[in-house]
Amino acid sequence: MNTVYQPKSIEPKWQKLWEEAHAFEAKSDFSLPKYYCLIEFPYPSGAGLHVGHPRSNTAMDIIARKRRMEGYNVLYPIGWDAFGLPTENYAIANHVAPAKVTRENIDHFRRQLKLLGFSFDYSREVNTTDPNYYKWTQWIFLKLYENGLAYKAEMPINWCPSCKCGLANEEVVNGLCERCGSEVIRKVKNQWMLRITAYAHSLLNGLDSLDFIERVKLQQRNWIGRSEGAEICFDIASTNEKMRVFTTRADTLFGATYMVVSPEHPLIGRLSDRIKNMDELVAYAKEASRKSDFERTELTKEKTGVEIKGIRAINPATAKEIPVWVSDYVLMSYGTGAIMAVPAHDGRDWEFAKKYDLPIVEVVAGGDVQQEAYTDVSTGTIVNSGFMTGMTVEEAKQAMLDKLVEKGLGESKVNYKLRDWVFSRQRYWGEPIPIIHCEQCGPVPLKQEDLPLLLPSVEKYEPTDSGESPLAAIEDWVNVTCPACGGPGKRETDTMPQWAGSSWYFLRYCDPHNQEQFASKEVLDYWMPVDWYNGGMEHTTLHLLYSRFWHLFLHDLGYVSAPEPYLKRTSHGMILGENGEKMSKSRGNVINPDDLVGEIGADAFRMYEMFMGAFDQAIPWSMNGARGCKRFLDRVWRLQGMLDNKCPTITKDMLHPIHTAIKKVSEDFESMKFNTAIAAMMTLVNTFYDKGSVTKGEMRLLLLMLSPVAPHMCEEIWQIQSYGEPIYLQKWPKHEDRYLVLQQVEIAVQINGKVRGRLMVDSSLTTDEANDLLSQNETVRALTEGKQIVKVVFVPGRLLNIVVK
RNA sequence: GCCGCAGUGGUGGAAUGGCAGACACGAUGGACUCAAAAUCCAUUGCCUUCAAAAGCGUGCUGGUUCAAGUCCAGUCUGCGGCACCA
Repeated sequence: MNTVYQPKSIEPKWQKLWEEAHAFEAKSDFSLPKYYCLIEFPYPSGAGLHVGHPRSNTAMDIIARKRRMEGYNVLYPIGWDAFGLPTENYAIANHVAPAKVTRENIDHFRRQLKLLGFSFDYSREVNTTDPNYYKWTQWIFLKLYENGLAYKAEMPINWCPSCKCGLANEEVVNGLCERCGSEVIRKVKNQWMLRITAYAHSLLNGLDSLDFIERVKLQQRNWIGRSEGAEICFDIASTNEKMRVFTTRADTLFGATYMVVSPEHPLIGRLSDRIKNMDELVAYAKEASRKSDFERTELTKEKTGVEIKGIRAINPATAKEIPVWVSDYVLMSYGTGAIMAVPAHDGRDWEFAKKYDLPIVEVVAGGDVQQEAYTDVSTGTIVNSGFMTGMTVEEAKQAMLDKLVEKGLGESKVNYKLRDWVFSRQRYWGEPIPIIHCEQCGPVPLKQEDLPLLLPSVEKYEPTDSGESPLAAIEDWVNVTCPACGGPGKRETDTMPQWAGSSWYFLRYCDPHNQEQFASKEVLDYWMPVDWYNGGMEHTTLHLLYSRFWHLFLHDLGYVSAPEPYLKRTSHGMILGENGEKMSKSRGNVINPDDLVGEIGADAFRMYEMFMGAFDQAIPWSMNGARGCKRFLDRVWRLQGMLDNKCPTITKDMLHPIHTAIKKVSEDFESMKFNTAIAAMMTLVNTFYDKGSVTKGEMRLLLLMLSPVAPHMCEEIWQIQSYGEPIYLQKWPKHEDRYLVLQQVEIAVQINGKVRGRLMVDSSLTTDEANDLLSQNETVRALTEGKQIVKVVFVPGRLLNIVVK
């Protein structure tokens, strides 16, 4: 008889047995009910597994293991998001091939994950850097291209001078490069773009029907930034030119006392003959374009601008001529690149008008517009506005819009903040973009049979100062014949961003070895959509949004049946160091998973990660807390010493504690309240210890409940005590309602809401019977002695509150 | 500036409007031991008190209610997201 719990020998044993039995491989029997659990596939960095990875992995492992026990055919896959800059930078620094580094890192990661006993289906591993995989990433890109959703454009992009690489908007954090922290500058480059804006509407509306945690929905909604308003046409006086503006406040049109256009606005060029201060405007535009986004945001306090001399616009409501200004606070990339300025009711316009002494005309009463802009839309009344005077803001918005439509001067309009996705990277370690540039034909896509376009081996991976990818230096790779006309062509040398491979990996898991298609429709129809996806909040406006976009697109082409890829999305909190700071090598507060498995074992490690606190919150690590979980598993193990191995039933007085625990654990696992689920099991074990014995039937239920959290130890005890077939083949226990209610319960007796006594009563006690206690029960009578009873409140099973004077 | 989330013991955290502090960590005392580790038992929100018993207590100020950590109004602090988006 094993008297000491030894995870070191138990854990490898079961990991081997599970692997040999193919225990966790998803079955290809499509008649079974399916469940698809997904975690974000890791980036196999050289640093190895972080304690943050197991948080998400264990949570979904618990769900996956529970689902299997509930009879589902479960897909819980794993793979490697292996393209990316850190690997490339490591390769450059150490003069090794990125492919080799990647291979080693993956092997290291896989070994570390296997130590933790996750029930991944390793037979379906995908690797984004495998040509058999990125062939299909390139194929999807070509589909986007064929459908006009991938295009090349000359435009200012976010450029990281340190990474020597363009970045997507989503990769710029506070004006700094998300990867290296360098200040991002604006650089005009010819870039591949994906038209994600074409899906702004679907990406927004799709959210409504999805079971995503609210903060994910909210963050995506804010990022997409839908805004409803009107586009209004202003005439330019004494010309045939018109200028359109977008506004959400059509009700304030009478108060528009000037206009502002962005420095890049095309009107300036078109009217250059009439403009008297062209030199000044050109100089201003040049200055503005030099500013990085960081500088532009830093300078928010003080607005700058130049009046366009020689042209005036006409306010369509007042028919008055108003000046037109240029300022870089108006962005060319949003709306029409021009605004009507209503200084009385917009903070920015107000600030600008004060600085340049422009007229401020109040059109919504309620504030003092000489002191500050009055922007409240809920209480003000329209004034100084002709036919709209006296209306509320909402009424006036509609009235003005109707008037504009009638006169052909405007229309209702929806704008989104979402921008198209910069898809080019001037780096080596990414998927080559399968396009050939031909002087005759322009960009020509590769034919499907020519995919994958392999990433060639190069001598040097260093990015170039010219802003071209290292691929540009390989002449015999770059110079090819045009597939369309046979003339000379050059390959595209930019590569795709890391987000490309991760935008569809969950589809490949369904059919990972398919050589003919990215995945067959039949298989996709069975497995998709993903039933439950857990991942980090940091991906909300990156991977999560991008992959929804690709999936919506593939749905439109008919390759996948459902529009949305993920039915449910949850998110885990970060694990911080013991000092409450973010874990990092430089802070010296990193916990190494391998060391931890060596000290307390994988089961205790898994359990602690689930027990340490609320799953969705950031929590500091506590080594003592982790040891506490090991101590609990020791206690469970030692229950074998008091086990009545002959008794298959449950002792009468244990029915209530056990069924309560089953209910609590089952429900809490589903709502990811793992900490309270584990607490319930600890309470149950404490009850066994208090009683001094446990029957085989009682132990059986405990092991079944605990097995998703601590699978190795539970399987071991299960085997030692001869329960039969392994736990992973067993059924998940169900509670029975009739055991949840106790015969007798202790209730609190309150006087004016303060607890003054306790009483054991029948749990079926009615309100009438409770009222009888007032005269019949000694305790209650003593408490109310000499007092006038005003009111009695009885809450069954809880308390009796007597209100007295 | 706007949007969201969170403030509960020494610590991590529990509490369908119904006995605040479950469960764990840590601490203190004790048992076992030559000793230590492990284990077991007891105590552990604050305060007054020999004790019995009472009072106070979920960031702060009010309100609703028989009853508020929970609901409402205001306010402070911390965290996260967005940010010249018209």
